[in-house]
Amino acid sequence: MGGPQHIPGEHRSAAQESSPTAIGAAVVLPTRVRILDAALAQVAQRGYEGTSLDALAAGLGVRKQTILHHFGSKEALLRAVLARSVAEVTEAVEAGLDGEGTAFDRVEAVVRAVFALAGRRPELLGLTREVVRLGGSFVDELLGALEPLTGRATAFLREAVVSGELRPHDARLVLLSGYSTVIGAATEVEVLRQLGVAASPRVLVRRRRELLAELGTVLGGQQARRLVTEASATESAQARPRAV
Amino acid sequence: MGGPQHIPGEHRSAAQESSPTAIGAAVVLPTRVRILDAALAQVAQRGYEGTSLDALAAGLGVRKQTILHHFGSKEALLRAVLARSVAEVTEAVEAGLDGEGTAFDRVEAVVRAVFALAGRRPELLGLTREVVRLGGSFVDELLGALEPLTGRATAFLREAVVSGELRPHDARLVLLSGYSTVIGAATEVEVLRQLGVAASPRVLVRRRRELLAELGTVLGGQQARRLVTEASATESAQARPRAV
DNA sequence: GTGCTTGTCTACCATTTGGTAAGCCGCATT
DNA sequence: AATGCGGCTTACCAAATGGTAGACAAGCAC
Repeated sequence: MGGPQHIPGEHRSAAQESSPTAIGAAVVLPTRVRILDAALAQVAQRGYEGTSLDALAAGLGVRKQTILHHFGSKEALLRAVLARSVAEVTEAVEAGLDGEGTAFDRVEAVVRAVFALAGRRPELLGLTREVVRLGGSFVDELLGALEPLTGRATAFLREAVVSGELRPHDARLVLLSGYSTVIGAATEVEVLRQLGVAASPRVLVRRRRELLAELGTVLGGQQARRLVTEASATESAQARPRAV
Repeated sequence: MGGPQHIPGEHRSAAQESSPTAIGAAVVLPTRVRILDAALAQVAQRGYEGTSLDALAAGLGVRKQTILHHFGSKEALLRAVLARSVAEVTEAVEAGLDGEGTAFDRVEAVVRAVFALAGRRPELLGLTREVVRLGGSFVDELLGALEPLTGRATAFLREAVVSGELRPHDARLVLLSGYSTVIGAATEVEVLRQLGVAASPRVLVRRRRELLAELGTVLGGQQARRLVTEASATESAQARPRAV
């Protein structure tokens, strides 16, 4: 959209000026990271095909070739974004798995961590949705990158079943159920936003409660089930008065 | 990808041959309808930007300009697809609303109709998701086209509340909750398919049951609540043995 | 200094995209 | 037979897209 006129020599000035990142003193993110951030946001919101390298570059106050220099190709850029995002999710989930308490406490911690992440960084959900839609090797890559995490999670669940802390179950379906609940909640929030209804956290809280209840009935041992029942009873006593 | 060589005179032959629709005797859908079908499928699966008119036309054994002849522009094509899809959904939902029985019976009939439609024509869900993602005037158009339906539904709910058949509630949130559940279930099915797990109807059934249970607690009068409780008790007695 | 690496730039390019203009063909109506 | 017309076509086009090639500047090692 800018100008085809090229003034050789103004390399710095205009480019730097248009990127509001370089204010203050400390926070001057390297270009590479800024590209990843912008690409994540754009792909999550406008889709892969809907994201052009030119537009991306323009938004960053940089030329398209800078992006290609760092990542080689558009597809490679998406894969890099994906890898970084998976790392972020992994970190959040592992923090939950490493926690204290009963097995179900840790399941709950993971759920809470994931929902918190979803609320904090909705782009990650948009990216996931887009990757699933794109299908093909992207999904393979996503699953592959996620494997350490899913592996650890299923191992954790298996051990908890062996030790009698959790009921027998199909770990794969449990993970999938959690995933789809989160995605569903994110969709709901997005739709609400499109409709102008800004309120978002309440929806997430409700869906999280539902998921925990479901996990409670599927996984719960005695103490876990008791906890869930209590929580839902308390919440319903507080929140029911205002319908839905 | 074909050939820039243009043999004037072979209008029919090659074109007709590549479209497998014109077999038998009866089912020769008009081009306009075939375009709408193909566009719906493509947009739902590949997204709006990911769907090119050339590719669409090639898949139909037709030239791109035929599409533009019928619909004027790519955007207009999407709007036409949207309008037709909304009509389809409207038909299904109204059949439920027109049914017999208590208010909650009809709510349940609508839910079943929508889930049945979602299972039968998943493209409609993909289209919805895509339209929401595109945002802007498309969402307005969607809501506008859907308005008669939502209007009728909210009126129905309001009357049922007045007559004491249903509990007071926020109709908008109820509709939205149903929508997001359906979309979530569809996402789940899509992911399962990507993972190679073909089984789909069970997931839909489970989500439908959950939604009905939720609606039961939010909307249910006495008899409605009793019905839901019975159903869930029966289902859990039957289906619980196999976990999740 | 020279040379190498890294980051960014300008300048092109081939292809694809949505869209316009204008024509052909068959068919029904007059 | 002439006419109009809806459906579909060929022939282009301007813009945008992802990508290549090559240059220039800054920093660092020697």
